[in-house]
Amino acid sequence: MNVTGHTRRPASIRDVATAAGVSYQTVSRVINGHPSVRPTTRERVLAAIDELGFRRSATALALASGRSRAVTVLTANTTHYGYASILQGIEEAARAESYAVGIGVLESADEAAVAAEVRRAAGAGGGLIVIAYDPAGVKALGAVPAELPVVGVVETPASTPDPGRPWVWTDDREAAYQATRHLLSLGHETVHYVAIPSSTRRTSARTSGWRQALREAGAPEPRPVQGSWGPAEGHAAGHELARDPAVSAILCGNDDLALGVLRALHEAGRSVPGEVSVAGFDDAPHSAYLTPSLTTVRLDFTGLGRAAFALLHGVLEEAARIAPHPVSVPELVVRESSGPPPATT
Amino acid sequence: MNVTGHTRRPASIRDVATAAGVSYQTVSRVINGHPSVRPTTRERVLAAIDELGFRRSATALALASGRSRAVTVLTANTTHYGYASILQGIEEAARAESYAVGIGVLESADEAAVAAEVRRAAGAGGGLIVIAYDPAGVKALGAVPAELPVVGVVETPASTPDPGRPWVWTDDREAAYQATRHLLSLGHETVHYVAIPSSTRRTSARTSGWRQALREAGAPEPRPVQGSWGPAEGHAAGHELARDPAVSAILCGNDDLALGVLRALHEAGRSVPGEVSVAGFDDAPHSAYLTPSLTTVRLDFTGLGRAAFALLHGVLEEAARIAPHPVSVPELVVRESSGPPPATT
DNA sequence: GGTCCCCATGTGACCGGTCACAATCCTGGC
DNA sequence: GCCAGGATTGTGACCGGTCACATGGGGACC
Repeated sequence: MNVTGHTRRPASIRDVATAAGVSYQTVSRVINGHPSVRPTTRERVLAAIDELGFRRSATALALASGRSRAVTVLTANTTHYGYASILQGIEEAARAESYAVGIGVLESADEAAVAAEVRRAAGAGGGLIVIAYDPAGVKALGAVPAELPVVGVVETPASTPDPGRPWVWTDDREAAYQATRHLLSLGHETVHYVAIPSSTRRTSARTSGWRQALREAGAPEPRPVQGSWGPAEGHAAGHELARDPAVSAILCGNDDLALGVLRALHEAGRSVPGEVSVAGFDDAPHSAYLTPSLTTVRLDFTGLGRAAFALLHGVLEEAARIAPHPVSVPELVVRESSGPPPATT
Repeated sequence: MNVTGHTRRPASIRDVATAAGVSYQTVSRVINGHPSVRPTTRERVLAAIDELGFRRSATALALASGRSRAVTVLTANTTHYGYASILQGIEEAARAESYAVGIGVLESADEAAVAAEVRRAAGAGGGLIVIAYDPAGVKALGAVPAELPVVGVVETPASTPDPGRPWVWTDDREAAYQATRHLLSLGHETVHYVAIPSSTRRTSARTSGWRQALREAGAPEPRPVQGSWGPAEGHAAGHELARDPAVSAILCGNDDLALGVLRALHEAGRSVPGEVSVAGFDDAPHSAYLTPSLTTVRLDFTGLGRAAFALLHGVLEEAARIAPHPVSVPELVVRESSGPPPATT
């Protein structure tokens, strides 16, 4: 058949129509599964579609119908475990509904840069999902024009949830609370905390869960050490904490920080969990294989991504509207890095 | 000013035209920076654009002009470090050229599922980048219709490179060669290898680089242990190797496998690097903080992603055409996990 | 046999841009 | 004062679909 070398224009519904001897509208009906098309006609059209290798242009569809069946995910990072997993969850859910998924990386938290990126994403049409775990993400979420359908993946829900722009989140407070109680229950006098940066000026959910557990137990409240996201910062924080012989339990804002802390303790010659217990957050894939393996709190990021998409889907299509949102339940995973404090002589 | 509650249709160039008292074509000229527009006119149009909050619809642009300025990345995974970094590199380069980036995950390597995913991606318009490090990716690359612009990120270039569908790759053979030579130079009799799955039936580049180094050194060639991608498989492979007292050096197909191997050796009571040396591949962010920190070969995945985009850009726009492709140079990073073999008594 | 309706199909306009070409304006040269 | 010709601007068609409505062809029913 058509094996001309040069790239030819892909077949349109009018080409198919001509080939099948019907009008373009009939072809449109066939692709959309409209009931009132005579079976013989449908057959002919399908044959023509097959022969010409016709594929409906998503672009034209979006333009003509308004519904674009696309989501753009705005995120500051694609390589960190948590972010990547959320993205994976979104993609999974989107694919099931045959939505296209776009990504935009917020490389800087600079006001203008963020605004530009939001504009780009908005131009793509369709809905938006903003991962607002960090300053760049939070700014982006704030910069989304009011008329755009958007769902935020946030650290903590603000006091006033807007029905038109829903949010999803995990119960970080509860997670930190559980982890801290676990460490306290092992007999530690108190638990130190290496924090991830808070996305907002307010105290992060993780910090407040940690603090609540300490208060309930009447334990002293040491000042949280401000970390960042990666192992390097955890390493620095760990060195600082290793100098204080009173420190016997450390909770870290994520598993990467915990990794750095473990390394620093090792370098300082303090054994884990013999002298110091360490717990992380997220249950990244490698955490189970560290030596010592890491006690951590597992969060369902993939599920979070799926939920975010489901909500957005509800905003975009009335029919798919769902309840404001199910919070996933964090799960404490106890491994080797936590144990009773050293016996005081 | 328009603060009517209901979502109103975004402004089109004709709305802007009316507001500015010019024709829609003039507006089009202004957005595209066409030279022959009188400054005063341009001014008026720009004012109208600003006032109406006009944003040019990417959809309409793509439909009317044919050029879609979009890339879709097909990949089997978004969470693994290598994949995620490539994606990040692609996004970075694409953003610089103001291209939109879409992703499609190949969840199964099943022929039909892969074909469906390719079709979806093709429907999005624009170019394709396929990460073909695994069976699903390889199948996807093969399933891309001939008329679609596509760039493959592959493990090893095949014998016959097609000028119309370029590839990028890292020099995995060289990387494995370097790592193996490093271990041999420390005095190990030979080096065992825990392999990542090969994307094709042929021997992988990493395997052949490893083998070449052994041959050149006249070292015995043990059978590679077939691993997979994650730490769990590395763990299993590590247990197996730990049973053989002759094993004193292990090269792993990636850092995740190496992590599992380290853990298995620890469990078996064999010290690293005292009794056994271990080296990985990729230099994942956590590898430097493991205990012992991991000797590995750093590969520039982000750069690979950028190169992939650059090539695709060249295919899509004549003007941006570039040379077939620069291979990034792998870099050996020696850390604690490798050292001389134990002294034989 | 005529009317009413539903089924199957076709026609024209439109979505928001671009492209090719026509029309108008302005300026310089003679 | 008139005409050529570049600078500006406008008009109509088109990209590949959808939507709203019009049209023709059978039964079913009276």
